[in-house]
Amino acid sequence: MVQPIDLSDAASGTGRVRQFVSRILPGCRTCLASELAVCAAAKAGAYVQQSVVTVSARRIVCHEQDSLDALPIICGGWACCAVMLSDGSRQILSFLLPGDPVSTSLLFAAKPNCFVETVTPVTYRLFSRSGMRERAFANPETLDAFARIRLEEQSRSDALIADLGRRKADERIARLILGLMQRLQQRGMVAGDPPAFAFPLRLHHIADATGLTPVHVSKVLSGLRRDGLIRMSRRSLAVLDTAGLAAIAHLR
Amino acid sequence: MVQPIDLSDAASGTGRVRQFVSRILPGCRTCLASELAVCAAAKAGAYVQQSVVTVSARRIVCHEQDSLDALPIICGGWACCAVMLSDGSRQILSFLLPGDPVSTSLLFAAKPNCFVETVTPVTYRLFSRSGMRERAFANPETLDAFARIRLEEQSRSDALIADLGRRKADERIARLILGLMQRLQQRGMVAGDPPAFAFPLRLHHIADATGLTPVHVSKVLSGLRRDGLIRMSRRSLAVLDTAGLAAIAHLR
DNA sequence: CGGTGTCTTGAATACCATCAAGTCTTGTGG
DNA sequence: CCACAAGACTTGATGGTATTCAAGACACCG
Repeated sequence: MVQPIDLSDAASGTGRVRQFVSRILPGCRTCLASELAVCAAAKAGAYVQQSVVTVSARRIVCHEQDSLDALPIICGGWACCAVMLSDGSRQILSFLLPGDPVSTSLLFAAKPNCFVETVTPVTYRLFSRSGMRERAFANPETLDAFARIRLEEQSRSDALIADLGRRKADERIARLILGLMQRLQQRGMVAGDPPAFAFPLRLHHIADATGLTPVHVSKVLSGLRRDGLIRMSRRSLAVLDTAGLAAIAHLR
Repeated sequence: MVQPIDLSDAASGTGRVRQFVSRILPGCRTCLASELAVCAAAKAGAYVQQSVVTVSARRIVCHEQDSLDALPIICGGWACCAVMLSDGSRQILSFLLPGDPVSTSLLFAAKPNCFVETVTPVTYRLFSRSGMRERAFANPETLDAFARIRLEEQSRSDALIADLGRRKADERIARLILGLMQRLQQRGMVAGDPPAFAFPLRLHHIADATGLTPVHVSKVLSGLRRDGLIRMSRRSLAVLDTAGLAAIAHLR
């Protein structure tokens, strides 16, 4: 496996920093910063944004034990949040799509408690935690928005626990695909009939997210293709039979 | 398996309700309500407490889709928070010990998002969510306490995801035992050398928490006993070799 | 003292990991 | 643009871990 390159050292400088990029992107639809009008890409607002950063694929954005006073929110590209085990194996806790905050822990604390690695090239904005915090006290709606984000995150964690504890490989993979498709649909990033979308995940990403090995993921995906449920080509995925995939995902 | 009895229907009335029980218990040591002085068991405070409830073992305290105005906090006894799958299998998300809030989701929202079932007879207190919420706005320290609880919960969820996704049966079980022992130690509920504590869990609880079957849990526990790492008798557990158990839990 | 629920143990089986070899894709430098 | 190398993917063979099934021992309770 390729070792990811660590960008979190201040000196590395391979992350390009640009100020005041302000195009509206698909991720803005579901973005907390957009909802709270604290982003420079939004029309108005007392910006608590600090900067915009772009990094390439397979780079580490932050470590578990880093101390950050800013909350990064993904504007474009895919990333993942993971923990490493002592034997070197990895468990992906969640995939981060455009509009997602990198670890909502960072709304309240300095430590992300997981490390974040890009899957594709990623652009993200940094928002000052103290600025966000002041807004939360000034405005109960902001605090409610934080609570909502927090509940969604917990809810996804709980679902993942149930998947890993009690479901078989094909169910886990079908649920992962459907979950990602749903989140991409909310962002308007799914098009066509049958629905298709960019799918940059490698087998090892799917494996580390579902608690399987890349080899076994390959076999399961081959089965789904053979049964005409999905089609994968050139880093994009089409769900040919949504109901069939949902049947594998849900029922037992 | 025994079907648990559902107490969440308002009419059932098998839960005994007593007002103003105010003895200091082991769970008070780590209890949020005690820290915030909102509990009648604490010396002073503007109580936001509503009532005290006692229920027997294997009873459902609340459902996933219940709408609750109050946050229950366990005063005595063990409970667990779980989700059910469509095939009837169950995944336990966490064990609740004295001092633990039943689903911290209820600090901000009305839905617990998991169902809560008692393991032993349990006494809990109900605290009004609106009262807690007012305190959080009045007092930044209260909000920080909420954030801390929330981070701990997320941290435990993440650890469980890593356990279920990437660890083997003996590791999961050793980690469960050590995790429970640590939490009980914080509450002063572990005594003796070698350390021993009340351990009311049945095999099916351990199985549903670790994503295994009761049969296999039995085999793993037999191994731990045979190797002199633990001793179990009459619903109590002694850890005879903490270092050895930690070695199984951590390393690979 | 049956009855129910719990625990233990063994045998057979299912699922997934590991290992290995080969093919395909992607990126890079000449 | 091509050649090469490294990474990614596929497929089959084999083995280990956990499940399922089953039978019997044990504890607890009315």
